[in-house]
Amino acid sequence: MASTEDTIAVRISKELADRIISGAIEPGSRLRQDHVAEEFNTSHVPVREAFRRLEAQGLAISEPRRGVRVASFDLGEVREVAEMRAALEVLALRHAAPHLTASILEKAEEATKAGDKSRDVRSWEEANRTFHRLILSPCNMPRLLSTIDDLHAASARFLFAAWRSEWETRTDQDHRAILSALRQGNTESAAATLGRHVQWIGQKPVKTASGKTRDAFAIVG
Amino acid sequence: MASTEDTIAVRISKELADRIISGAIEPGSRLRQDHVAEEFNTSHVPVREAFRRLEAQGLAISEPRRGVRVASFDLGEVREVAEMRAALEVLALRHAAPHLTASILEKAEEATKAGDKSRDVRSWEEANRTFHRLILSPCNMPRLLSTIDDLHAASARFLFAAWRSEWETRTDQDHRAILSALRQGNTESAAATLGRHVQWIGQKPVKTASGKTRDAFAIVG
DNA sequence: AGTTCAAAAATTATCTATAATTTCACACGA
DNA sequence: TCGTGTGAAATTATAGATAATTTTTGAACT
Repeated sequence: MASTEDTIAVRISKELADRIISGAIEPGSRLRQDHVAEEFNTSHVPVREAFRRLEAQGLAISEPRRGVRVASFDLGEVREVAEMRAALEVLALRHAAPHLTASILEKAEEATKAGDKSRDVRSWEEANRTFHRLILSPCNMPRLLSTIDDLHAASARFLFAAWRSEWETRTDQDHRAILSALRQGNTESAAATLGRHVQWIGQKPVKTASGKTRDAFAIVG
Repeated sequence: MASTEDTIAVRISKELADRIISGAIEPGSRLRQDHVAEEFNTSHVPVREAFRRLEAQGLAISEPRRGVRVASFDLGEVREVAEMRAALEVLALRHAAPHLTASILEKAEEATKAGDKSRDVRSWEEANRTFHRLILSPCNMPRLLSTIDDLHAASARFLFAAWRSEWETRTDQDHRAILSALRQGNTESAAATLGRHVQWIGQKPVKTASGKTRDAFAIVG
């Protein structure tokens, strides 16, 4: 693991990001710098820097003098992230397509299979993210890719909030259609499918803290 | 000015961002925390937080233990930003269009006129940014808008690097075409024009530090 | 019971000090 | 001349201490 090379602030921000995404920390809850510092056995200076990174990723909200809290989200933000992903992933795919090799498409197919076999959301999400990253990375546009990464983090958060425990296996036809179009060199068809794919918003009833049930929404692609 | 309400870190990051964008600090040059701290009469703790913000905006690059330097850029990044802006501004405009009022379009027209009258790049850039912000803000998608803001900052930087001094007045036909389409309720036509508009990359010979001339590129829209 | 206010506690933001690492200059040897 | 190593200086990263602000608590009052 490369975390030894990272600065403490980076290590903390990664760990906190993971907890926020997985839902281990509730949306809206406060992040107290001294508590975090104590947990990680550091002073609060690197903790504050970690907070700034989380803020930039949209995972936390900071108000001056009033601390940092985990960002909360609603259906509107799910839609927003879905549309941004559609726009940017389509752009990335158009640029990546000319550089895609048979070997990359092979790995992407394996990722799809791994997703189909996943018994829990977490491993499904990982396989899904791998698929998207594989076919988009060759675009060689670092700023675009890092923006997409942040959007994937947000997506994962929505997903885990809705499908924390129950998860039923389903085969991803979209991924297969995208791969097939790419193999045939039909970039536009692949891009169109991808654009639709990441805008598909799933819906699921979940129990709230107060015991009632409401609908949760998430991007399932 | 609301800067009194901001935290020191925010004040510093805004000021440094301004200098980086305007070209007052050279791309690639180091930002030394103690020097900045001394200049702003603070300790380096808020300075480090400011650095994290600049990093997130893509204006600075930080390497662990090796400090922070102003991000450098090349034609590839100009193109990347232009394409991202095209994708995201078109998305924003589609959502904003239904909420645009005659009053907003009127202000946007004034901004266009102000741009046409500008004698220097800086005021042209400000007018241009105002135009884009006016017609996009009503989309009510905060994450999207803040990503677009960061891209505009990058665009401005490219622009100032190329047109630092000489700037010739030119009337912006694209802006007028966009406004006219919006007034007629023809959102798709407006979006298409906007998408082309922000991808128009201008070219200009500039003198390098070594006295030679090379071509500089920038987004002019 | 509900409000209001003030003091106490907790928390954020910043400063000063220290440890760890990197950069730089300069000498030395191939 | 060029590379290479070594020590000093500069710089980054973190810790510990302090000031300023916000939140909480609880008592007095309506």
